Formats: sequence, C-alpha cells, structure tokens
Amino acid sequence: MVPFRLVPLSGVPIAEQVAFAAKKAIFSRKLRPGDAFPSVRALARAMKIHANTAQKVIAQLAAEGLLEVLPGIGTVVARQAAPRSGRARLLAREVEQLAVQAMQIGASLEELQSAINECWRGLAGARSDRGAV
Amino acid sequence: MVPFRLVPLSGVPIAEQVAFAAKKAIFSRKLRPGDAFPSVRALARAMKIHANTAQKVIAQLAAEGLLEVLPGIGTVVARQAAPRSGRARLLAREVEQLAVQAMQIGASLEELQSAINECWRGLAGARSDRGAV
DNA sequence: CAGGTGTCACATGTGATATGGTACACGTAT
DNA sequence: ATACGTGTACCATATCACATGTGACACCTG
Repeated sequence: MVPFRLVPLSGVPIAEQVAFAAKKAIFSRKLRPGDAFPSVRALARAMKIHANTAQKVIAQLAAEGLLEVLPGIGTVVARQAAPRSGRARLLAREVEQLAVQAMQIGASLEELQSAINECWRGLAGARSDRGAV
Repeated sequence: MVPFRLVPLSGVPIAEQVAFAAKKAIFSRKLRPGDAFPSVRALARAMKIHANTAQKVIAQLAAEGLLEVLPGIGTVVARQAAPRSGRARLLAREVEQLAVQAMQIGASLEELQSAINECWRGLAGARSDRGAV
C-alpha cells in the first residue's frame, strides 16, 4: 500500500500534490532509502489518477534525486545527495511568501517560528516508527 | 510611482504576482494606511498589464481587507483588521511546504529559522524609511 | 517467451489566465 | 451641467497548463 493519501485540493495540480505527499513520506522516513517506490501503474491505480500523471510524478522526483530509477526493474528511494552550497538562497521565495501571509493574518514572528518548529518536529520526529499515523 | 516592480516569473499568474508585491509594499509600510493605491488603469499602465487584470488584483486585495474602496473616488490602503482567532491553523499548508523544501535542500531547522528571521526583519524593519530601496 | 518496469509520443478535452473591448454608476472638479 | 476619473461588470477571444486517453518502445526478470 502507498504510504500517503491524496485529498483533491483546488488550484494545485494533482501531480504536484502527489509528489509533495511522496516527499513528506520520504523525509519522515515512512519510505526509507532502498525501499521500493510504487510503480507508475500501481501508483496510478492507488491514487486514482492517470498513468501518465503518475509517470510525471516519478520523473520529477527522480529528477530531484529523491528516487533512483532502475531501468526495467522499478524505482527505489534514493539516499539523499550531499546538499549543495548556498542553499538558503533557494528558500527565499517560499520564506518571503510565508512571512507575508503570516503578517496578513496577524501572526507574530514567535508564532511563526513556533509553527515551523512544530511542523519540523512532526516530520522529523516520525523517524523509526513505521506504522504510526 | 508604484512602490513595487514585477519580474515575469513563469508558472505564477500575473495577478497573483502583482497582488503579492502589493502586499509586501503594504506590510513593509512602503504603503501606509490611508495612502492612495494606484487606480485600476494607472496600475495597469505601470505594470504593463491589462486593466482587467489590474482590476482583479485590486478586487482581491479589497476582498482580503487590505484595501478600502471608496466608490467613485479611488482605493486607499486600509488599516489592518483585527486578526481572527485560530490563525496558526491557516499557515499549516505553507509551513509544511516550506519545511519539506528546506529538508530537501539539506537545510537544518536552525538555518530555516534564521532565514525566516532575516526575511521578517527585512520586511518589518523598513518601517518608517520611505525612500529606501 | 510472457509479464513487469520506466519512458516517450501523440491526441483530446477542460479549466484557468490574460488580453481586448465596451458599458455603466458613482464622485469630483470645472 | 459637463467632463473626467474612479471601480465594476459584462462579453469575446486566444493561449497555456493540466489531466486524461491511447498506443508504442526498450529494458529486465521469471
């Protein structure tokens, strides 16, 4: 069974949602390096999406280095590549967007920091307990 | 002159980009409550976009309570409404997205916090120096 | 060989988006 | 009253991203 579900959210492409869910599963270690990733057609069936869309998801994750494709065999979760330098720069857009939105709803910097903390712990904290919800 | 520029970014709707730029200008106090906001046609001319698109921007910002429409007169920057309760919940999606992306590029929680801090200061820090770049 | 895997190439329909144009109700200034 | 600027509302059109649908190919394993 695939370790993530999908709620039809408006505005966000299905492929993006699935890819994001897969990322969460990987970073929270519900999927460990070396684990087999659902095949294109299996993923399509499980997520109720088209095989072509599922293929796009896998292709994107593979391009980002999160999955390793074994031609003719399947796809497995890759070990994380060494992070490149100047990585803080890549977050600028997202950080700015989050900051502005936080300001708009009247949140304080402390509240935002706390929300980040909580979320981070929620992801990184589910390390070796595989069956946990 | 409008206090924000626009760089044609792929994938993101123009109206969204303009609205976001306007939000930044408002929250960083480059536009203060009571200040006149560019008119639909002026904004369209300045941003090199269609009047219809500019109107969509203003309508969205007004719907979010950031602008106050004076019928027949124009649009001014509104005083921020009292923040509603349970506001941390509204950030969950964005926070989660940012956290996952930070993990992907190998950033630590501390680095992420620091990036947030810096960005927040950059926005809230430009309070009363109007002419600054 | 058959069956599974990832990959690619079309075509099709749908929805969002941006543009272009026109019109209206409102308020201000002349 | 007139002219002008304001936000707002339609309609039409073109474009693009997206998901779907279908088919085909190269690869590996049994």
